[in-house]
Amino acid sequence: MDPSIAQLSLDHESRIEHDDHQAIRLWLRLLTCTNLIERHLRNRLRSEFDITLPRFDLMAQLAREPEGLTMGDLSQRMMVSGGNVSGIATQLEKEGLISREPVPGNRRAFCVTLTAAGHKRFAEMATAHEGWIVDCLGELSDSEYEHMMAMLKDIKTGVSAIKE
Amino acid sequence: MDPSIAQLSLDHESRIEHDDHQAIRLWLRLLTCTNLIERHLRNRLRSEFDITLPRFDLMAQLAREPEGLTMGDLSQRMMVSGGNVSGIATQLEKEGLISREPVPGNRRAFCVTLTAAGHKRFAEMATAHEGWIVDCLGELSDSEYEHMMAMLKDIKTGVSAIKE
DNA sequence: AAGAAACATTTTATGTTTAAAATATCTAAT
DNA sequence: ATTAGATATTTTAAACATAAAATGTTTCTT
Repeated sequence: MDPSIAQLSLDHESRIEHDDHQAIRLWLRLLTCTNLIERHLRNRLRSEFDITLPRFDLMAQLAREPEGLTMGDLSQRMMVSGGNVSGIATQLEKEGLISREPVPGNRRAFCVTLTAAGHKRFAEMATAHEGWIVDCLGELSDSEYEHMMAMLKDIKTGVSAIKE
Repeated sequence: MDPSIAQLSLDHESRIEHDDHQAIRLWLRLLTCTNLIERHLRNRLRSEFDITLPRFDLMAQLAREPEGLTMGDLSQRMMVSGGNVSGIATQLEKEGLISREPVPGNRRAFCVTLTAAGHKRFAEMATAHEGWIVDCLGELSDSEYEHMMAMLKDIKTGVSAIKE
């Protein structure tokens, strides 16, 4: 409203008040950082390869499993719902980047694999993708990297324990 | 596919291969942690207060601005598109938690404020919300907290600089 | 005063995401 | 053999998210 209340940092951290708990500040900064990087990757995937992040993520899971994965496997590994995977896979199949074939012994399941075109396409994207991440995070020293990995691991196991 | 390939950690980090760059590992762990916490908060807001995270975020922005904010202000502070804010505000208005009133001197803008019901409701939610975050991140020591904040700040400014 | 440009918001089209219902298949116990 | 229950996937409905077009308002330039 009042233009004199100019904010230097207009993001989630603008939610912070003076007396907020340490943990809140850390959470909002963590969220801001992750969102910034995720948005950056999303934009570059879109502008340079005309693909969305969820589609790239699905292909990344398949790229390391030449045998293929079922829809359920993909759902677990991507940590998203089955219905979600279903929609994303439909798109990728339409574009000829993945194929869904019935599993011989189990007519409920599908085996999802990258097509030849999918492998080729993913290889190009993965190289660029890795570069973008190094651009974002490569400035940290080895010791900072180790420390950060350790703290995040603790947080990860802690939070997983909460979620009963 | 092969059930003998049991994964202990089925999440974004399952994408990691042996020779991946440090930065990729850090990014995937950062993403996993943030997603875990965000999902936790989202679930609890849903189950205990029947509200979504975006709606809570919008109310949080208004809670600290008694004068109110315009739609554009909200869009900037929440770092989401204007069309998005428009939809969320419509829902909150329907529930009587916020009000959108014309600004006297400027017929283009709306001044969005929490209603009395909105203030009351938000106060209850904010207390619980803070507790959940402390549950997730409160285990870190003061020095770990400081270190993490400093590293994230560097990352944040670095990434912001990249985005042309 | 007229027209151009910038601004604030909403609408539209497309895509992601979840939970829950629906469909189909498989397994195991009776 | 039947049937109950578990499993794998898709469909549906509702919410969220973006970009781009549309609408209306304000401001600037001439």
